[in-house]
Amino acid sequence: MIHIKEVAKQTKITVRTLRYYDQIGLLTVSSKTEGGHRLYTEEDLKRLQQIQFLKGIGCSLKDIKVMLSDPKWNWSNSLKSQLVYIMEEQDKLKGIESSLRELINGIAVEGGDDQLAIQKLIQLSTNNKSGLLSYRESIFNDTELNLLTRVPKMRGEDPDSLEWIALLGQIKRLIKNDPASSRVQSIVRRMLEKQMEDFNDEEEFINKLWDIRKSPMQSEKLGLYPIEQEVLDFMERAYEIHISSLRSSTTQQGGES
Amino acid sequence: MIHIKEVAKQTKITVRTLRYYDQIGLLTVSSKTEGGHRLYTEEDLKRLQQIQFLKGIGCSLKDIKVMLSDPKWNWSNSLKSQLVYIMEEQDKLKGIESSLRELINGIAVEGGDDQLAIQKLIQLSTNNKSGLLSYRESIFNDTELNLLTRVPKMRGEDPDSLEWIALLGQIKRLIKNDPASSRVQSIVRRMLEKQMEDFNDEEEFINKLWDIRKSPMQSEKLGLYPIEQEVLDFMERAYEIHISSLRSSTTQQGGES
DNA sequence: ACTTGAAAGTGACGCAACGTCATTTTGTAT
DNA sequence: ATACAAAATGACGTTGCGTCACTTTCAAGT
Repeated sequence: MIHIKEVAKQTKITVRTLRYYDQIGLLTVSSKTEGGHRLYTEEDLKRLQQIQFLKGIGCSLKDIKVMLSDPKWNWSNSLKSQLVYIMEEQDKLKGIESSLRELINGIAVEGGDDQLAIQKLIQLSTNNKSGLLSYRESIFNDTELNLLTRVPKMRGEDPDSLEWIALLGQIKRLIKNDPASSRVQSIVRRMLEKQMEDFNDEEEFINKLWDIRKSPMQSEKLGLYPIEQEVLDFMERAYEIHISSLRSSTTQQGGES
Repeated sequence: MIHIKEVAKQTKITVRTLRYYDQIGLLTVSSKTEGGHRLYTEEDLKRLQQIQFLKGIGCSLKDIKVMLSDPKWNWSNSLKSQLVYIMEEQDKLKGIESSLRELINGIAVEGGDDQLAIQKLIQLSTNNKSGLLSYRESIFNDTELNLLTRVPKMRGEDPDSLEWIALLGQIKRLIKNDPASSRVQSIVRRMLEKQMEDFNDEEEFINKLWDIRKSPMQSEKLGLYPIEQEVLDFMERAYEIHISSLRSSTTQQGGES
């Protein structure tokens, strides 16, 4: 049970803000003195921390209120859309930044004739506007469509998708190396392991998918994350090396794992 | 001399906004009909374009008013300070972005237990503000501090961090299984492989880090993502099983990788 | 018990840049 | 002259508080 000023001191939130949160029902203070002075409990402080955190990642007070009041809130989704929003804002700012640099440089180039530089830039920016189009189609049977849902997605949040993305990222970084190197080979092995875990005996489907992958155009139509031809070729070479090394060790020892 | 609706059509500025600009004196319309309807000239349209452009690079209407009213305005200086402001905004957004990624990845690792992930992150972020750096420096020497930057981060978006997150998430999902099972063991092996790749021969550092990890309190002080004792114990058991199986196969064949 | 000064309370206005009614006038075609 | 579109004006809502202005309550000293 602490007074509002203490809370303000501890949380670095102003008294006005605390009263405002109370007013809009974001943090309804749990008890008051008979005179009406607000008294905050430890619970209230925890909620305040959550509010501060969520505000810090750019959530509006209204959203925070909804989030905290619903115990079954889908955090993952809202955080992702929040991330998308933040990324868009960054893109906007990047655009503004380049406009500004252009303008500043322009003024320098024009030797101080600010008006001229500005006129030029305004002309440029007003002409720049043009549009983009997109479209797609699909071709698969029902069984395969079902299997397709288990294919890792670039937008996935599950550990499996994440690991695929991570492995792919590493492959791309190692593309200048020898596909037979131990680092590359260990990644390929891990990929095959995961493939076995996720798709077990669906070899036919796997092969079909790989064929599609190898055609960038088809991959794009299917909404698969585009992988450069170079990377695909590299992966296939590494894969073949892995297979042949497996075969040679198998013929020598007849082992299995 | 065109009517307000025509102007709105041509400039894509709403009628309301045009009237508002007139009201605040940003664009005082040059002539009106006797009935009071606004009539815009070519001059007015040019000024409108300038206003739109300056608004586009993030200037406030108040600032624009000042800029356009002063024919000797120092554009270069104000644009530079505007650029500084824009860069600061971008930094803010980058900070928010990494917090969001941390939270999203955290939720993925916790396997959907949103509350737990959020609690952990809030704890981290509120503790972070204090003497994190000094604590780090008190524990590690310069070489180790350098190595520390290569430790995967929960907020990372690089493939390495993502794979660690993915592996950790999988471990958590498999915690009810036998630590000797092939799925668990293959993850442990992959973790060790990555450890070798990222830290090569820094065994001492690795051991030090693992000791810290095993102490939740120390981990928290260092800003490491909190992992439950249960999970840590499970990983250690799996790790020991892996080591002993390695030893037994080594003594039989005398191999190395 | 009484006084007093600090702290807490409750409105209410202001900010930026308009959107969105609601109501009244003006312009123009028939 | 009438009707209807378009324009004008006014006022409130939005976000997250800061900043008065004025009143009431708390806790301590006498």
